[in-house]
Amino acid sequence: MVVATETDVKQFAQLPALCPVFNVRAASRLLTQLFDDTLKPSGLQITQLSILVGITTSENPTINQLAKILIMDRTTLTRGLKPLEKIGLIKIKKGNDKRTTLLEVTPKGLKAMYKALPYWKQARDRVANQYGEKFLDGLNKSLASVHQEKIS
Amino acid sequence: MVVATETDVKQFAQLPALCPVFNVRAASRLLTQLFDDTLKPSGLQITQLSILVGITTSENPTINQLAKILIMDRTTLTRGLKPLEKIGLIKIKKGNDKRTTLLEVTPKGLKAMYKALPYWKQARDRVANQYGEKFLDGLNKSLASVHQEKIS
DNA sequence: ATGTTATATGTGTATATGCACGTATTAATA
DNA sequence: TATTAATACGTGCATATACACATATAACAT
Repeated sequence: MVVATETDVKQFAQLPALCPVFNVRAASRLLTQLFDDTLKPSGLQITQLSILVGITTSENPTINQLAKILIMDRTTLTRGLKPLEKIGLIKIKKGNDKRTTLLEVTPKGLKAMYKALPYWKQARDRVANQYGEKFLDGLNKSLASVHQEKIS
Repeated sequence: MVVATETDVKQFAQLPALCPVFNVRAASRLLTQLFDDTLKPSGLQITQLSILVGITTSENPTINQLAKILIMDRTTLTRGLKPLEKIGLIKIKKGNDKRTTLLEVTPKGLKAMYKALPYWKQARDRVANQYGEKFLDGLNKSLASVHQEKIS
């Protein structure tokens, strides 16, 4: 029946508390849910807003460039673009270098971004009120440093 | 062509740095890749190891109980259990209360956990060396507090 | 005992994630 | 110029994520 001994349990019991992945994934899920919930009236999810912001601030990037900016896998991004194109928030077209794909936010997309902005602020405030501005600031900087330093 | 004005860009350019979700998701992706890569020789992914540890330390929990322990959605967990059952690392069976489903790590599963443990430590050390023990400790505590406090 | 409510779970759907593999186009080189 | 290497990208596959909806079982109230 039960295979794990007391020793086994002790051996493993501390893992979650010490595991950065466990913690970061859990936090990721919770914060994503909070933001998506708050953003709901805007019709955008936080990941979609991120993509739109990424395209806007980098001025018609290629998929590879945007993936680098958003610190995400190229193939994950490719698939995330589809729904945005489908509802007309972005345009996807071939570049002069025919290997490349250029991305562009449509006027409708820009409108959606502006509509989402206050909800984004609201979600952020909700987190700040819950944990304090200082905490939020520290967390942001800690996390940012994770992907700023190159992991060897 | 281009729809976003200078003003638009400025308006949105700071979002990523201020967005806890953007940062936490990026960090989640990077750390998950690092751990999965390091864990590869063990045949387990970090999410699978988490599930096995969760079951072991909570002694034959139901799906709902385990979902709470792992701070994840019940339905996500349900699907994550399938592969583990398939390769014989866990057993899934009905409880006395026939609404419930009880989970149990098999001897093979326990063996897999022990095999994975040194790789997990290695991955954790890799992160600690990169960012420092203090940083890791702070991050862990910060993130843990996110899911310890109930978000209202 | 029966109708109602609460609890535990599964499934459809849509998106997220990334590795492995394959293709097309461009650049570099012999 | 023919060949090779490098670059940019798409797709198959497996797993991750969670909301909405549906079902089964237990607990409770009348």
